[in-house]
Amino acid sequence: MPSRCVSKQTLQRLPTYLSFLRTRSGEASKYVSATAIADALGMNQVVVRKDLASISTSGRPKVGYVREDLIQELERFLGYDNADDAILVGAGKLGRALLSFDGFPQYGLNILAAFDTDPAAANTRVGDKMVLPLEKLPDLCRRTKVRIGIITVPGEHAQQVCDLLIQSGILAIWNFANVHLEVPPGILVQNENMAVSLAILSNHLKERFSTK
Amino acid sequence: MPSRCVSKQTLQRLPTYLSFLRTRSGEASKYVSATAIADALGMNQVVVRKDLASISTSGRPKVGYVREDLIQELERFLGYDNADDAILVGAGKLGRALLSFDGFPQYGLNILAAFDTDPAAANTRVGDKMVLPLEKLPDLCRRTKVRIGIITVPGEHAQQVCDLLIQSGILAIWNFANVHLEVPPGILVQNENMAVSLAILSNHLKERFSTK
DNA sequence: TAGATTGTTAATCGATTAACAATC
DNA sequence: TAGATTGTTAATCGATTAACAATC
Repeated sequence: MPSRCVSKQTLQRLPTYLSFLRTRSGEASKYVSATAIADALGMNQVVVRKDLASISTSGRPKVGYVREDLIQELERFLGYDNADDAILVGAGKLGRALLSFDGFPQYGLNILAAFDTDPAAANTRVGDKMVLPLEKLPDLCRRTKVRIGIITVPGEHAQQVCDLLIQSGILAIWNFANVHLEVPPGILVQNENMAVSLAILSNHLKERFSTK
Repeated sequence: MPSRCVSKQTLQRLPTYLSFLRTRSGEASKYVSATAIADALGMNQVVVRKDLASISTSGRPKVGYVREDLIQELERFLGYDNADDAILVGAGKLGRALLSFDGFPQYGLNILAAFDTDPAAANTRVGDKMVLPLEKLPDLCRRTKVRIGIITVPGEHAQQVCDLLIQSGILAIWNFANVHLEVPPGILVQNENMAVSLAILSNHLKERFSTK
C-alpha cells in the first residue's frame, strides 16, 4: 500500500474527522457525507471534501461515504490499526502520567518501557510498564527496533537524551520538554508544547477584552 | 497597552523563541540577534525577524535585541507576566496530572480549583488544589470571574461540561477531551489533541519507510 | 429525470521567502 | 567609513475558497 502524501494541515484535521465519526457510530444511517461532517464541526465543506478525497476514493455522489468504511480508511491512514512501538525517557510526574494513560493503543502507540537515571525510579513499575535504568536503553532499542522515543525529562537533559535516542536508532521523537532539540536530517521531532496552547488561550482573552 | 495582532503561526512560534532565550540567560553577550535565534533553531531568518518585529520595537541595526528586554517583551505579550485564573473539570488521571504539574504559573496560568462529579473524588486535594463537587462550579466561577476552563472529563461528558462552563461565564476552554465542542461565537476552544501529534509521528515513519 | 453529493479546475487569500533600503 | 543587522517592499508559494462539471 503506497503512502499517500497529504499536507500537514490536512493531516492535523484527519483525527478530528475520525473522532467525530466514532461518536456517531450508533446512528441510523449507514452513510455520512462530507457536507454533514463539515456542518457538524463548523468547518468549510470543501476543506472536508478535499481532505477525505485525499485519503479515500469510496465517496459516491449523492450518497456520501459508508461511515464504517470511512472510519477504517482513516484509522488505516493514521496508522491506528497497526501500533508503533515507543519508549519513554523520564519517569517524573508527566512521564508517569503518560505511562499510566491507557488510551494510547487506541491511537496506535504502544509504550514498551520507560527509562530513568534516578536509581530510585529504576526497576519499578508504573501501571504495567517497567521503568529501567537509562544504561539499558541502547540495547533494548536495538533489540526491539523501536522507532519512536518520548522525552519527558527536564529541559536541561533533553538534548542529551535526544542524542542517545538517535544513536540507538530512534527515528521520531515526541518531545514534551520545552526546549528546541537539534537533530540530524531525517529525524522528526514533534513538540508537544503546552506553552503554545496557553499562549493562544491568553491571547484570545486579551484580544477579546481589548475589543469589548 | 493595546494588544497587537499577530498571525496564528507567529503566535505559535513566539513561545519557542522565549524558551530558547531563557536557556541562554547565562551567556556572555547582553545582545541577541534574530539571525542568531534563527540559526540556533534551524529557522528562516526573515521569519524570526518579522515575528520579533511584530511584538517589539527594541531591535537595533547592527546590535540586535537586548536579550533580557526581549524576554520581558515576549513574556508580557504572551501574558506570562500576569497570570490568568482557570478551573479544571474532571479529576481523573489526566486531570490529576495537570493539577499536580507545577509549571503552569511560569506560563501565566493559575488553577484555582478542580471539580468532579464523583463523590469519592470531591472534597479531596491534589497537591494544593481542592477538588470540589460539580454543583459548586457555577457559583465559584461567578464569584471569582474566572475566564479559563480546562476540560479533562471523558469525551461523552465533555459537551455537557462545556455548556455548564459557558453558562458560568467562562470565555476560553482548554479541551483535553478528544471530541469536538459546540460553542457560541466569541468563545475560544483550544483542543489539546495528542491524537494529532501521534498522527504526525506515525505519518513521518510511514513516509520515511516507504521512500527508503 | 431531478437533486444531492462528489471531485476538479480556477480564483483568492495569506504566509513565507527574497531582495533591498535604512540605520547604527 | 564599512559591515552587520533591522525592517520593509515585492515576489513566490501553498492553502483555502469559489465555481462548476461529473455522477449516481
